[in-house]
Amino acid sequence: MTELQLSQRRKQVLRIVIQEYVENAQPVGSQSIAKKYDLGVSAATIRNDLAALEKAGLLTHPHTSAGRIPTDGGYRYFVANLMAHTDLPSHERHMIRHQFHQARREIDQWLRLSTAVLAKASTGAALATSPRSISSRVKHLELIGIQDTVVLLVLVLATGTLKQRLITLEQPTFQEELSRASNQLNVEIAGATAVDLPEKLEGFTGFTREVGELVLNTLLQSEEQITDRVYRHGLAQVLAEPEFTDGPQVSRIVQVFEQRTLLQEIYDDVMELSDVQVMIAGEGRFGDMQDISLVLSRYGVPDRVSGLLGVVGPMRMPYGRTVGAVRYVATLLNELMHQLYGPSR
Amino acid sequence: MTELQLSQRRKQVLRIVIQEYVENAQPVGSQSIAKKYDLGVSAATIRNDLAALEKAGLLTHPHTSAGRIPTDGGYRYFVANLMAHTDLPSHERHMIRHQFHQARREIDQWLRLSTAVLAKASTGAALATSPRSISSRVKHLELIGIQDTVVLLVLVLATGTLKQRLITLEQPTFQEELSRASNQLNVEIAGATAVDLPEKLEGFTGFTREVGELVLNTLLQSEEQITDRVYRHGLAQVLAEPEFTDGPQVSRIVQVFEQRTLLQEIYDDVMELSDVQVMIAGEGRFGDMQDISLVLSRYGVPDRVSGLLGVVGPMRMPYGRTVGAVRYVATLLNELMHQLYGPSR
DNA sequence: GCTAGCACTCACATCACAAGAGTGCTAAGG
DNA sequence: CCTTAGCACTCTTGTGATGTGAGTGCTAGC
Repeated sequence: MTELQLSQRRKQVLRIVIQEYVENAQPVGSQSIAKKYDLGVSAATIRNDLAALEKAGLLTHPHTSAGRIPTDGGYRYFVANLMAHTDLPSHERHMIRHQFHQARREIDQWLRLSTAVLAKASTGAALATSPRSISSRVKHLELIGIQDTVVLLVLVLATGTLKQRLITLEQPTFQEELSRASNQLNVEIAGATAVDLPEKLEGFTGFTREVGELVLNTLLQSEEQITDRVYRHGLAQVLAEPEFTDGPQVSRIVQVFEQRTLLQEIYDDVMELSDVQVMIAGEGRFGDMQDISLVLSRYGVPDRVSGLLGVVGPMRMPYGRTVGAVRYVATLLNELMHQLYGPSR
Repeated sequence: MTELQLSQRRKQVLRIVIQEYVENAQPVGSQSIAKKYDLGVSAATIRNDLAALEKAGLLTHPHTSAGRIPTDGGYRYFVANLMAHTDLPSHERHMIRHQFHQARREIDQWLRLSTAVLAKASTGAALATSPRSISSRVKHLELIGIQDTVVLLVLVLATGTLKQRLITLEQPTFQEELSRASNQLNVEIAGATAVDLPEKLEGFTGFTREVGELVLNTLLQSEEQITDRVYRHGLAQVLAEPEFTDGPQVSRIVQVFEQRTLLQEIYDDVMELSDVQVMIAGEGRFGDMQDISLVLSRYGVPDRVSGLLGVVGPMRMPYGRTVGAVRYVATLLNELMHQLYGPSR
């Protein structure tokens, strides 16, 4: 990313073009800028500026006689250097906070609410992943007979997350036996992580051992993948935006919104940085994301649990507001989960 | 619904119009029918038949000089009287069955797979709800301290379903105390349903009582609502259909697909009948479902658990095939869940 | 009840034409 | 070197006229 030197006025012009275009979805021309904004110069001068900004790769025009629209590079420059970091207005913040405190105190509810709130506060579609535990500790396990040969393994992690697995047995087993096995295991493996566990399992054999292995397996898996859910909200809204009138565009954004794999790929990137991240048109690193932007943030409690939260929308997006909204909701979730899980170790 | 008397040939003509229109999404005219299908009569005769079918409300034409397209009534007549009940081809059935047996033996996986399979086998978008227990019996409960004043209530129902609730206490409580409370409750309320439970709770006071109430509350709620998840798959595919090129159409179908409330409303209808149900353009009873059809089925184990499964797509849909697919997947799920939960009581 | 013939109706594509917005360039002035 | 005014040029967009073709509805005859 080369450092671009732009005069104060040209920055201003770029800001105006983006602002107007985001608002009206129409190419913006030199005259309308000159008329609406008092920059102290004439339309001709602005025309020169526009030409310069185009040469710098920040703007284009769809055809010769149309106004300018921002390129992906233009948006990136804007987000990096020009964007006003607008927080959500305080009454909105209060309303959101209120909604969260009204919800049942459960992560599922919070995330559902988060996506609803984000979709409402932005022009995009919101999505969130259920949190992934980082080096999960086993808190408790329980074996419950469901049918003659079917047993449910319930695993409670230190974070309060539940994991369940079904086990099919060779032969019917009494609940007493199951309880005995789970008690044995509980004593031994409470507090264990995926690292400690293999060692602790060494004493066990037979069925008990098998269950232990399954626990290990489950732990490992819960650290590796976005195992659980992806919450989504507000697709209809984003599809109403004018850029999504033709077929290919629609299928692109629906795919970005629906596919888990993409989130899986992006996950690590977002986890690295603590602040909200803006990803414009895939940043050249991700698939076919022409004209689509993501505004994403990590949430959770450091070193314990973390998930992904954000908005997907058209490139023509009110970034200031959207970033503010994502940041606010993420902060709120952090707070709530902090209360639940306590401070990081 | 008045019983319509149609001559054999007119039924045939209606069938052809629907078949052709479903395939090509183009109005179909008398000549093309006469040329392509050998009905032993001329185009003029077919023209008369078309006019009669239109008078009967089964067909329309978009403008004077266009061919005919089916009305919602036409599709209904077709589905009720004319449709060939085509099962899925056997190699597809085998492939699907194979996929199910490869999946982990968990309801979550099954439903995810079901929607994927259905979306692939139909031209619509698939959706499924996680199963709802019918008069759930409590199998086991567990109280687990997460933080000083935060306790997780884990409730295992007889069907193997897990329910979780967070409880916030006034003051820190030791795990021993929690265990004592849960043991007491377990002895008393194991096997209870929402009906029995209030009576059994009478002996308890204080914290234990509170937990008991929460259990009751959770039970009731799990019987009333589609509490948990809605699985969805294949929206992109259905949006690629030619009827969804303009804005309002898109937002309609996306809303039908996304909104939980609609499923909630339809749920009871579908539960009543055991076979696959086809709902064309909302059947006049549901909201704004112009040009949208649903093909839905119940799945589960009678009297124990049941959920909803189906496809949402354009009215112009290959009903025979879609019904076959939904029926097959539902049957498969029934089988699997039967294995898991055993025969109905 | 079926068929042939024929006039009629629209949607749709094509073309021409005008209007308008916006640019790019040049030349002159601070 | 930056700014400005002027002007020709380009290209989209909208409108109206026109022709074509698919498909219908109707009538008369078999």
